[in-house]
Amino acid sequence: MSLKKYTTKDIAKLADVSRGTVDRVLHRRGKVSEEAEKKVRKVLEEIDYQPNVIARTLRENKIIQIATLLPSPEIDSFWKKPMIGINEALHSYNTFGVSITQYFYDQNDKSNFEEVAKRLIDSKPDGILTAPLFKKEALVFFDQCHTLGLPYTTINTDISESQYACFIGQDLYQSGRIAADLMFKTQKKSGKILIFHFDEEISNSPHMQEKERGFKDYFAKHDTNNQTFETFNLIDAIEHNLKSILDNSLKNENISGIFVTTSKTFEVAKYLRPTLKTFPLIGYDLVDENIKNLKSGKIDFLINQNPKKQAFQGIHYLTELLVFKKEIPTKELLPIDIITKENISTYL
Amino acid sequence: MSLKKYTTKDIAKLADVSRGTVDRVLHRRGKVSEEAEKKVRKVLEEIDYQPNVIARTLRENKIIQIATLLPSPEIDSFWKKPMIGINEALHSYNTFGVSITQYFYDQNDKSNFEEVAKRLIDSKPDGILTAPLFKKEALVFFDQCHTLGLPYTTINTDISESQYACFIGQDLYQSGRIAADLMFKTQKKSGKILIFHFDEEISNSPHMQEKERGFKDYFAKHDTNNQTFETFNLIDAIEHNLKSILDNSLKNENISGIFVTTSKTFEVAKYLRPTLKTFPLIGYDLVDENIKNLKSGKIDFLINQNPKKQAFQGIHYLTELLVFKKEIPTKELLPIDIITKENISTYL
DNA sequence: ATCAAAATTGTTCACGTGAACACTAATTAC
DNA sequence: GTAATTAGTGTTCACGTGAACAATTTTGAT
Repeated sequence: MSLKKYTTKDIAKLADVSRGTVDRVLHRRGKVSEEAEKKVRKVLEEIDYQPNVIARTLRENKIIQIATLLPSPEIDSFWKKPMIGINEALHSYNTFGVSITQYFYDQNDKSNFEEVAKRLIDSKPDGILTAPLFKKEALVFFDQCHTLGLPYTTINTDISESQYACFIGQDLYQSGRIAADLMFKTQKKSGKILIFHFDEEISNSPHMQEKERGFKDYFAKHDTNNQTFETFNLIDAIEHNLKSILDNSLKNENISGIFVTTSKTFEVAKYLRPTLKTFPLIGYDLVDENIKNLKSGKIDFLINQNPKKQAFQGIHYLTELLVFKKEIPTKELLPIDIITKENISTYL
Repeated sequence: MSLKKYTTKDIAKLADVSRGTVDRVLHRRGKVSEEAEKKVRKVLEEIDYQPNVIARTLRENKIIQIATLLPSPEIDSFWKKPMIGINEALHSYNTFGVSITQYFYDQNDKSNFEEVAKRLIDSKPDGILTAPLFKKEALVFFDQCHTLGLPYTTINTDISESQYACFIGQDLYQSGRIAADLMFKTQKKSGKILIFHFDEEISNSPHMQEKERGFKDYFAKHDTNNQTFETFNLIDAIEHNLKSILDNSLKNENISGIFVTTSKTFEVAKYLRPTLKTFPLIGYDLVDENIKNLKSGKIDFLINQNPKKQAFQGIHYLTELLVFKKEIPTKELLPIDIITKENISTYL
């Protein structure tokens, strides 16, 4: 299967020089005569030299410091999941000298992000994993990283203007389409569909709008105008607004489905009685309260953004880059999982 | 985050013995006085010694031969997917000296399995990954492995009587329930549900019966006897049998859904016109022909057995065991993915 | 008590890499 | 012509492990 593994010693013998010279050529450390360089390069062209990562790692024998910068899970429990992925990755890679320090910021406080980001930079890590919810502030942060030559991978939020080493996330537009597909397949075919955005910060908007766009595009193609849509942006005072909106809609309108674009789906579920439910409720993310409502039947489908795997992959690729000096993709879109009360157990 | 990494040298110093003695204790190579052993063990209890895998791998510097034994993808294209997973795993682990040789057997020919298994054993691999479709023959094979001290991981088919190092697969009963849940949510609520088993070999039966059991159990709980079931076992002469069964059922009965327990779902789809379809068709596996029918709308849901990941994990665990000398679980059940025409693209 | 055998312990090498260091030959300065 | 500099080359060490090998101590036999 795999060919003979060449070592620098082999190359040295083939090129009739010393191992030192081979090494100088490989790492462009200069102090090599034109003639010797030519001989070595010739050999390198003929064989496919792959440096032995194991030996290199042993030789370097240093601890790679990775820092993570994510929203605090105490404010939004969605962010517990990435932590699990990070810990799994740590478990896999600490034998290769990877160490991880986690930093958290308040997702409702831009200045807190800046502050924590500064502390992170000051700790001089070798690589960074972050979920950059605040675009403007993140770009400043990324600029600093770039200046320092610090590689960073991002998850959850794609800030495509930045020069990240790799973004790991999902196609939000497509996830909206998936929600629509599920709703279309399970609903009665006329009535009004309610779409809820929950957001403490406007910075998330592009996210949710992409989902809504996918959702509506699907219906535009499949549904011949039997249904109408109404969108609600709930920024604050969730309790009060939501209750009155739902009370009103359920009483006066023929609701054929509800789509929530965030992990706050359970907030809507609160006000629904499963026995009276005649329309599907579809939302996002496997947070505890959503899972509870999924199992009880108030929520029909959840779309899994796979935050655990996103974080794992983010650390994975940083390791590939920093420890194994491998190339990594600049973008990886993860599968979009459909979760029901029957398959949820296999995802936990 | 991670504590100081102790080396055998550190232990030697702490226990006031030489590295050689420490090594003899660690590997139980004997020739150590009671007193010295006690000193070393004491230190080992106090610190958490984790041998440096990198150094060990470099030192051992040998190539681990893994052999895989799967049904030929030329006979059933389902088996293409595991090959992809195997190749991905090879790509990940060949830097650690893992090499893989793939063997294939004819899934309709037990004696061919025995023959190929013999060739595999003769090649003297260090570990084996297999999907053991034939129970009796597999048990003989596994016995040989056990005698030779050869670790093997199994995927797809759980032969729980065997002493595999690890089985990677899915909960078949639960996957049947998932299919039922999807059908229940999308169908009209009365009529007859057709269940199809496709199988060239009876050996697969337990598989399919588990799925059927999960499927029916779900309906027993959720459906108040509005629906009836009819099960078909199609062994041979698929073309002819199937067409007449479907023609007959569609003409004379009120069909409310079709559930196919194997990757041969597309065979049923062949005879359905999407425009006339008033009931859901649900089946298994992302083989090309199923994907085509999913996209065209003839198939509504596919359940993904994740053969690619199964194989990847199988190799992964063999590597953990053979290269990194880690402990591995004896069983891992993978998530059961629900696939529709809208999320299929994210899984390919 | 003396020597041989056995038991125990300590030292060294190899794995492949990367870089410091040591060495040789050629060039420059005076 | 000789010393000092520099360019180019080769050698050696460290990383941590595992095992062979060498050295030392203990035990047993006479």
